[in-house]
Amino acid sequence: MTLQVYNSYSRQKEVFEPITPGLVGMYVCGPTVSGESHLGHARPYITFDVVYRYLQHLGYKVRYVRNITDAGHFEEEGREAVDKISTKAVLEKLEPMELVTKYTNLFRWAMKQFNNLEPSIEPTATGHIVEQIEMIKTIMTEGYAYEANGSVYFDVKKYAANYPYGKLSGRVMDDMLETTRDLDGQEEKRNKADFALWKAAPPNHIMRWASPWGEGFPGWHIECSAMSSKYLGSEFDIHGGGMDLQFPHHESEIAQSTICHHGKLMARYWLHNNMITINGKKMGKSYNNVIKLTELFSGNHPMLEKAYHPMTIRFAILQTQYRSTFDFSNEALQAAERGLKRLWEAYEALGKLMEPETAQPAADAELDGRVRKLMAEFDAFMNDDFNTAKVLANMFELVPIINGLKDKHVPMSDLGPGTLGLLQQKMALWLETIFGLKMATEADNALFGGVMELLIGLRKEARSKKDFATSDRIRNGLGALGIQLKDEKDGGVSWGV
RNA sequence: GGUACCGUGGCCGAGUGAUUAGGCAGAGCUCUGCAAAAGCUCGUACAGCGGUUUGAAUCCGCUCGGUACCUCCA
Repeated sequence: MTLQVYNSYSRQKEVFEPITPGLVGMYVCGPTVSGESHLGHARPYITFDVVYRYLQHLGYKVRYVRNITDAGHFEEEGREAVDKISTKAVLEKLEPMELVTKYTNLFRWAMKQFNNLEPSIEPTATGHIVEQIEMIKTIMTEGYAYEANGSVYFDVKKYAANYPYGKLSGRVMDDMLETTRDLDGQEEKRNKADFALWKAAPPNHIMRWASPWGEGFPGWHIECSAMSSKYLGSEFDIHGGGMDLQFPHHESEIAQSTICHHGKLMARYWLHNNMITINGKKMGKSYNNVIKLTELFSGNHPMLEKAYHPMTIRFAILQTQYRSTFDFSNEALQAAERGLKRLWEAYEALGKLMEPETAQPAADAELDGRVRKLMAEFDAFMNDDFNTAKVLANMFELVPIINGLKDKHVPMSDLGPGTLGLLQQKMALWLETIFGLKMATEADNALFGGVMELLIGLRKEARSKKDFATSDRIRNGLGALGIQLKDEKDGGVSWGV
């Protein structure tokens, strides 16, 4: 059973084989920190966090590089070249670096809320200007870039004559060149399809660095080529990012890196997550339909009926295969919230179950077999291009069995020796280690737990005296505080927030 | 306009030739002082029209509808 991934480059599922056995290099395009992260950003970083975790689970030593884009891009190519970050900085009267730091910190905070592991390296574009300039120089030396008025452009037409430009994004070069004719304001470029490697900075531009071509700033795509090869080598295993980055960003990265590394394809496997949509439309600044992560967590947005816990979002994203769109709605998130609660409560109950002392063959061999099969399929589903949705579906099939064991509808003896232990181990592994789900509970707090024990004891006493007025007062009072008491079948009481 | 992709029960979503996906919501029942939770049972869906096939949500064609990329974008 081997891992298969859908490679956007070949448009098919392929067996995953790292270039160096045992080691995996993975580069994922990070955020542009010129503004606050929104729900759309949650998808790639949760998706690739699970990929990262799963690869490690498979025993690979993974170097996970995710950049922070903190140097400006062009607002709208074809019009005036505007550095996105410097424009915003003027509006907010902030230093560019101050702005970038603010949003970088906010981004990292959000990643922590989602319980995403930190990447091995999180390089910034501004920290790698030297490497980018070096790379541009190499491309010029190789004859695939030209200078015009202090800017440097990549010669796409020349590149396309020798290499398959457009293969990743399924673009036909001739079509792209044809649109050249009726385009204006692009005098500097030889062809419309050319893209900037270096942009001369206009006088009022705040972010600027000295270069062989004068003061300016790097083009959008060069940072990822420079940083990925610096930390992962000229050929590495996985390159990930959102589907919207396929063109032009990833296509251009490939072109730059191919020239610098003499024809080597920079990454073997190109993984692209699909978009999060809202009312069927991609969430994005240009659509004016973004929900920022801070708004999502606080519920402070006209479109939101309530606040959503980061784990609810993580769970909802994992319930969808990463290559499908996920259509956001309050209903969808609330469904995820309840589903996660049920799953997690079963998981916690599972941890408290004990296997019988004496090992006996399964009294219900069919059930025992089903439990084992459902668990075994976790790996198979995940190996099929990270189908987290199917793994979760299987977990939900285990929930009634676990709850049955807890309530003693299902006698423990129905399961064969070792099955319960395996189930406990597998659920912990998958839910927490691989899927990265984590539920902070007040039960972890010893002091609070003690207080709860006391209240539950008092209520129990009242109930035994049929003093339901008091028992209901305790339960309702706690309920008003958001703590729910549940009377269990065996006379015990459980509670949750 | 070009290039891809998608259209699954009230909602979200798996699924690429024959299986009940799964979740949420809804209905009934059981347990229970009541409640909540839990358990059991219930929906036979796959845009439309043709075709291929013993058999199609799944393959092919057409129609309709939608989305994404072609410009910054996760």
